[in-house]
Amino acid sequence: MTSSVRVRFCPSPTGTPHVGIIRTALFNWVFARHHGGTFVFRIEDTDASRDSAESYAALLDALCWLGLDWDEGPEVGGPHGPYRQSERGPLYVEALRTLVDAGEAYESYSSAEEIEVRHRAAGRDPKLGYDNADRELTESQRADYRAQGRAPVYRLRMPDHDLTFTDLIRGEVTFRAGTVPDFVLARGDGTPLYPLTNPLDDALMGITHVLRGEDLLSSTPRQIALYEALARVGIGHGAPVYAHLPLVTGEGNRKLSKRDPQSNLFLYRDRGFIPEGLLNYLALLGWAIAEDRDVFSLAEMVAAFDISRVSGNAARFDLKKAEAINSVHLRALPVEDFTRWVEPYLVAELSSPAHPVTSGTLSEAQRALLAAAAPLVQERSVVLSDAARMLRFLFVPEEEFAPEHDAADANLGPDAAPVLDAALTGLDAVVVWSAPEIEASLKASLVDGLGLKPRKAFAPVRVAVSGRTVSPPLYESMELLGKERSLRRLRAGVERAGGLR
RNA sequence: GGCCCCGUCGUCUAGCGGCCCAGGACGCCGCCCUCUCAAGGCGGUAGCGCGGGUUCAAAUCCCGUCGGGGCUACCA
Repeated sequence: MTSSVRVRFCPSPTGTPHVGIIRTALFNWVFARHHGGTFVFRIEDTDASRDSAESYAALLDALCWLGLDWDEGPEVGGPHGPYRQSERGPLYVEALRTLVDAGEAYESYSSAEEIEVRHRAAGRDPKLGYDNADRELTESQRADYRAQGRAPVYRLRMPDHDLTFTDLIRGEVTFRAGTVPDFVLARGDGTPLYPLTNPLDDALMGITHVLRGEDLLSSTPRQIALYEALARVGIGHGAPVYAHLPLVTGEGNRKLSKRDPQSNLFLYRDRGFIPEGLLNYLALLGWAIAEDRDVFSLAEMVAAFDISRVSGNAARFDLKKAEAINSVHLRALPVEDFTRWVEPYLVAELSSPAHPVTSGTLSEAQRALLAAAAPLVQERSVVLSDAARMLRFLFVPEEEFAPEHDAADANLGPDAAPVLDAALTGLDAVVVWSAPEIEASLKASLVDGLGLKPRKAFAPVRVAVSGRTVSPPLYESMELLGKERSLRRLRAGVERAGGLR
């Protein structure tokens, strides 16, 4: 069943997708899905100097990766297209013409300097903004300006009454008459600006609810005035319902900006967050599913979402908590899914140093090994790159294998030589190379034989075999590595430790 | 400066007049488990900015104050 709810996500394609803007996309998408409405995706690329094709592609990539599918928009089309503002120019020109003809908008010739001078002369705060001085310019005055070679801008005539709206999150908000000056809709050459195109497209596209960041709260009275003016000239039906989402902040409680490295969405994908994990965390920035619960699926969020229960408080992006939420989702994955998610990270892990992996995929044998090893690292991973790092020793070509420096320095010193040697002797005799047999052998030779504490006994073996102090369980790791490679690495460890004989 | 929003543990939040000497989660600190790391179990740490009201009763309502934030372009 489809409701009349229509929401939109309308980023401008500048820079890299940002977690704050993605949180906004998520809430719009969830709101639409919860109400059986329509999620419209629109690209606001009216600033040719800042917009880029790469950024546009990144936006599509981001939404696809996250699974936030859109019902109307670029690539999929829809009845209100085109969905890129750069292709909607004629619509803006026509609407502007209509507004001017109706007296809703007017030509303004005042420069910023002239406005400031007038404020000072009148003893007013010079930072007050435009003073609406050109509202009643006569035709001859306008002709004079043009004769001087000056180009006007087009401003909307703001109403002289208070502007009040009921925000779904913040309740009633009122901006007093006279506090919002007439604003610029378009340049003199007709170039439409955001203050015109955004509300106009919302009106044209039948948007019913605008869910956006709190940073846009103060532009709401201007937009409501424009909606009303548009409705008077026969475009749309007035203002939509608004909900201003709390800002996502970073260190110092400042709005997270695109310049902020931790705001980059792809940083989280690269580290190995999975969509449901990241989305779950992003949802927590302002919304709670229940009093004592903060892990949930997207489907559960869709079912439970209630915009009126979103908090108005700015929310700090906390990487630690984001990772914690992601790790729960990672562990909850069916192991086959986990395996599929890890593969590209493993490929990247293997190709990073000297030898790039040309194929970009694993061989069938490697896939089988990964399937066997994945369960060992699934619950040990916070992000997928953790898993890849732990798995590396199983896949790296033998001639490239080398223990990590710090791990080797700390665990493969002279003290380790007798331990590794004893392990080697015992393991060499193991016939059935399985985890239980390996365990029995190691315990017999190191714990019983050398009288070492397990914790101390296995450390050098672990580093020699896996190359790291942190690894999947030792016995299982060695079983998967195989007897030959395990023994070979242990021998290399003995040498590194200074040899015995 | 002006306009507007916000104010519960370090962080994200639950709380929408009595169920709260405030609950959950992350973090942090102990202990248990343990071949490392995780996971898991148990326990602990820490908060209603302040001042007035209203009320039998306020974290919850009102006012003020202080504090934080956003906006204030011919960018979006």
